[in-house]
Amino acid sequence: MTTIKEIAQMAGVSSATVSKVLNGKDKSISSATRERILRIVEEQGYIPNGIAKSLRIKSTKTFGLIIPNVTNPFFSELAKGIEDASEAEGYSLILCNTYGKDNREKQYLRILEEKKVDGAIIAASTKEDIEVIERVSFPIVLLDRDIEVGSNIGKVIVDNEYGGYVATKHLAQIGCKRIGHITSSLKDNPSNNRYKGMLRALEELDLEIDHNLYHFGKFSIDTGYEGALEIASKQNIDGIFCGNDIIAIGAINGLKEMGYKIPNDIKIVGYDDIYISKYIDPPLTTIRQPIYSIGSNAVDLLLNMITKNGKDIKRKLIPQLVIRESAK
Amino acid sequence: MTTIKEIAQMAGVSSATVSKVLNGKDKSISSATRERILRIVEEQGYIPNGIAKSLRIKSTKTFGLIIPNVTNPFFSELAKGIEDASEAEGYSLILCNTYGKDNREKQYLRILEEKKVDGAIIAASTKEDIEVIERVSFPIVLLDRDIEVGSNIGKVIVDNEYGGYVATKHLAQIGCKRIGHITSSLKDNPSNNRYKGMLRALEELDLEIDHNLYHFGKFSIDTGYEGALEIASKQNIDGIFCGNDIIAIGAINGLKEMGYKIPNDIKIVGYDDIYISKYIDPPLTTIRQPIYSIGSNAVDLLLNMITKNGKDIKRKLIPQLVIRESAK
DNA sequence: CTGAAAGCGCTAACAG
DNA sequence: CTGTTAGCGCTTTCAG
Repeated sequence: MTTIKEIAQMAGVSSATVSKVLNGKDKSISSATRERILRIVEEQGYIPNGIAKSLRIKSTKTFGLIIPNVTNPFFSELAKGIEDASEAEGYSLILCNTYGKDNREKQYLRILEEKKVDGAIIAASTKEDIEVIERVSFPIVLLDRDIEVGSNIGKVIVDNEYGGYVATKHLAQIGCKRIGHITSSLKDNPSNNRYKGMLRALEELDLEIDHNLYHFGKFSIDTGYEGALEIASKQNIDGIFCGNDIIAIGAINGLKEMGYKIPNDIKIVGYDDIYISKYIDPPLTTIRQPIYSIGSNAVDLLLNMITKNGKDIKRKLIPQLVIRESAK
Repeated sequence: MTTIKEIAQMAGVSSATVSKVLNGKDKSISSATRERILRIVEEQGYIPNGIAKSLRIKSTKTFGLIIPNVTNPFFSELAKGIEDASEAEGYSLILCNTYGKDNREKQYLRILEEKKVDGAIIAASTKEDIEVIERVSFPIVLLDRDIEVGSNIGKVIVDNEYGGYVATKHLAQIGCKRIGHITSSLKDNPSNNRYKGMLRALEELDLEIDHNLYHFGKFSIDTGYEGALEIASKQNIDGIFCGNDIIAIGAINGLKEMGYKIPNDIKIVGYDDIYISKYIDPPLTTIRQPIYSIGSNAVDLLLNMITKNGKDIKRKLIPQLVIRESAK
């Protein structure tokens, strides 16, 4: 492996000089030597050892990304947004899938500490492992987790309460009277807030709040399917607000199997506006999360926290109703 | 930041001793000192600096994963499989999205060299940038790219020719006479082989090969949609073999819009068997790729190449027909 | 304009 | 059973 020392020898200079040239700190290097060095670097195909550099400068130009599961379209789109934004700033991304298991989150945090990442972005864990997160030695940005935490932790949140409110109000406006709800556990922060938003809308509109119309499971197709069967078989409903699009897809499947027509018999609103939602049958009315923007805001906050040690530590984004066939 | 030296001081030993204990090379350390060290490590919440360690041992316990786009369900499932397998072996994963741009692949390779990853897994780029790949200093496993390369490059391939053959034969067996095909560019290795498999089946069955029935674009929903419109509007077809499930979803959308009934009028076979394929309407008949197995095989090969310097450098997997409503 | 020297935090002989 | 020493490849004063 070629080292900076070898390059220096070939150029007849010291490694300090090569280092300066390579890092653009070469205001005081004669252009003759600069050119000579650059030529040799080129010829030799020299690639600096980033590990040695990191050890010295105490920065790895790497972030960690902790999410439940890349396989979930919402998180894969998020990962993409974050990777893009990071890459644009010269940072790489270490991918960590927790599958919602608390101890995996802890393990990954430990690994990221050893790897000396410059920061991490964490999206969702059911359990509030805040003590662990607060002890970590690098800046962290939390996604969609609107809770009180130490001041060294950034937050990007999308107004889930508002999203739930808008979704429900839309269903009511197009004529629904008995609105069901299928979502993940209420221990899950985003679910909880969307649920609250729904309740607020219901109260405001003077619609009945019937807990038999609500089904709680996971953010999965299966939960959507099972929830739909359960609610629709026992109750008389004309609309369902689903906690995310994946659940909505499962619910639509279940309802179709039972012979219901969407949207004629039952109208469906999802949440997230993932990529496929406009391609399913019928195209899904949903609450669009500004996924890409969540990602870039998260990276931006992280950068702020790293460099400027800023106290601009929280961003709030607004979701948006997208009306398609499933509820119009 | 606590260092190994500080821990050593507190324990009244040398850092060498602490290092041995921490790395399980402590056969010759008295259990008294071992315990004392471990206790102090615990008390101090000491976390070793992995960068310093990596510099010394010349291994980062990190792999790179280069894919076109995590947002594509096939790749997100692949990423998950690879992350799982890597994590199980104590390796982290750096995620790299190329969006199919050749220069991004090159850039990422460069970054991974600087970051001194222990290996990388590369899934697909249209252009064969093999020269670049062959110059890289760490072991690489190529996915789904059955081309001749240097002996320091591993390969995991799924028999795409066979997959295309099986898909086409199935369509013929259930009565299709005029079979269309929508896929990405034939410069794309997997597409090309699936296409060849289709042609082989067609010849074998003595079915007409009409190039007006074939549409080439990208592995995207839009290509599926446009391809379906184009082929079905001008030609009389009764079946379409789609290069992947995403394309199939787009095609089904287009065909429905044109008033065709699936599978009654036109039968559809996809490729990949991504997560949602069984939930779309109608559920998709497709060629299932052993995605998870691709991931674990890739990691396994990489490990082989790293440790055993083995010449077991190629794995071939077989895809499998999954019959659902869209073509049965 | 350039170089010598120190040191980032760790591990691996080797010596005792 | 434990410590000394050297050094991984780089950057950064500081001196010249």
